[in-house]
Amino acid sequence: MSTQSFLDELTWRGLLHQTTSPELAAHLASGARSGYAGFDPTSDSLTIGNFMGIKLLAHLQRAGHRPIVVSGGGTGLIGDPSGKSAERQLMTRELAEHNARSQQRIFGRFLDFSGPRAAKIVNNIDWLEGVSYLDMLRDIGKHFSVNQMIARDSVASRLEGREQGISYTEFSYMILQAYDFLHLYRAERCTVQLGGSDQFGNIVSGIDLIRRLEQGESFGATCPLVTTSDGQKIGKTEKGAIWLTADRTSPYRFYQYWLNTTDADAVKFLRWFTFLDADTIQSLAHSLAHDPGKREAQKRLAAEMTSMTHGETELARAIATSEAIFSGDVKSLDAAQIAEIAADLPSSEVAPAALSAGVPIVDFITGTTCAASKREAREFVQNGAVSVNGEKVGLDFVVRAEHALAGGVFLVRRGKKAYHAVRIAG
RNA sequence: GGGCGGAUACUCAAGUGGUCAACGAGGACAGACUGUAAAUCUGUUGGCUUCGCCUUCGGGGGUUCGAAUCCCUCUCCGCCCA
Repeated sequence: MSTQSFLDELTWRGLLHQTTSPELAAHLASGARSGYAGFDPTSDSLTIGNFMGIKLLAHLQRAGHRPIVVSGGGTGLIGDPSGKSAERQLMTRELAEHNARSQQRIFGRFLDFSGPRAAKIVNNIDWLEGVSYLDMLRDIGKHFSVNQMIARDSVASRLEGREQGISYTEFSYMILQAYDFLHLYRAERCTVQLGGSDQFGNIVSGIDLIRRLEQGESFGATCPLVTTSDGQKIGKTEKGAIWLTADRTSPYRFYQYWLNTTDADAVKFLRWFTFLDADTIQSLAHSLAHDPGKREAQKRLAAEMTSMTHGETELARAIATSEAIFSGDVKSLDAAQIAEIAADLPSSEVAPAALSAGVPIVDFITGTTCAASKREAREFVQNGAVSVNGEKVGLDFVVRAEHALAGGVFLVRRGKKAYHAVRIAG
């Protein structure tokens, strides 16, 4: 059990935005509680944007409480209007179901599902689908004031613009989420809900409902919306979001993402995303300030995040690949090492026949992740941005079979960080 | 239903008959400098068989030697009147 309380922990990490009541601290200190956070099944995986919800639960568990993951298999069918500027496309039941189930595989890596504080996963479709419309209107709807509902930011913003109204369906979302809290309060003695700051309103609705129907006390805490130093959402890249599963984002790319954190964000990210203690982070901050070139903070951040998400083995591979590639000395690697590296990189194939005739460098890289078009390929080569197997190449370079590394692989690099593996087909 | 204004490349935004693949800004990408950082400077930013050619300026049609620019029409958006 942690020596530090849940709220203290969040506070020093900069992850506490607001709580619904000052009595939450006393509530948590007076016994083991259950708390939950919800996850929308908008996709079959989760991104590091969703990571904060998981982390809140993990901190709760480490502080001696029981975390409950709520898959929004039911609410996902309706769509949360919070933070959305336009009506959402409804998703099918099958998709919501599939996504919810697929997301659930992720939590095992971050939460402890054994012991007295074992985490639990539930899906709100299980209790929402059985509730009749009439019951919902009579028992739950009666406690909601439309006057208050339309004052809600998420709704008000949609009522202002004529172009982007809000359907009755999405308008009702907050009732369902409040009902979730009520259900969990009754079924699991769950008294705490966690979420992002945009969820504050929904959380308060649930608390009000529990007070009215159960005369019970419940609480909520939210974390701030975390952004990079230049105000960007974390985890968004040109190539898409950074996912928490290897099928969407390779451990190598995941590692690289964190390693490339700018100095200005490194310490902040360590506090926000890792579970490292204050002293450790302090010493990394010191290192960053006095010897930034060593990038200890970024390396530790990348290592912590990768091992937590993908495990030690994958972390070791990601580091090995990164070092092999960025040292530039790829020619000394053996076939097995190259094969491993190639597996971590975006790749394509080249026909042996074309190769024996010789492939001009421009054609060779066009269509790979290194160059979208010939024009671009030419430009990159002309700029001296392209290297094959660690050697810069010019426009007149022609790729032949004998240039291949052990195992029949070419490692193409564009600029500093874009790598692509080309395998000889067959 | 009536009147007016608008729709331009990733985004914002010029351009109102030829010199427009289309000013400018932002973003993005590359080079130099670095630490696989930031800032800065330089370059690129529709495609190609690249000193030339092809396809773009909401959709379609027309006028013209020639249109993003003029006309007709359709779609969508904003404002005003009913």
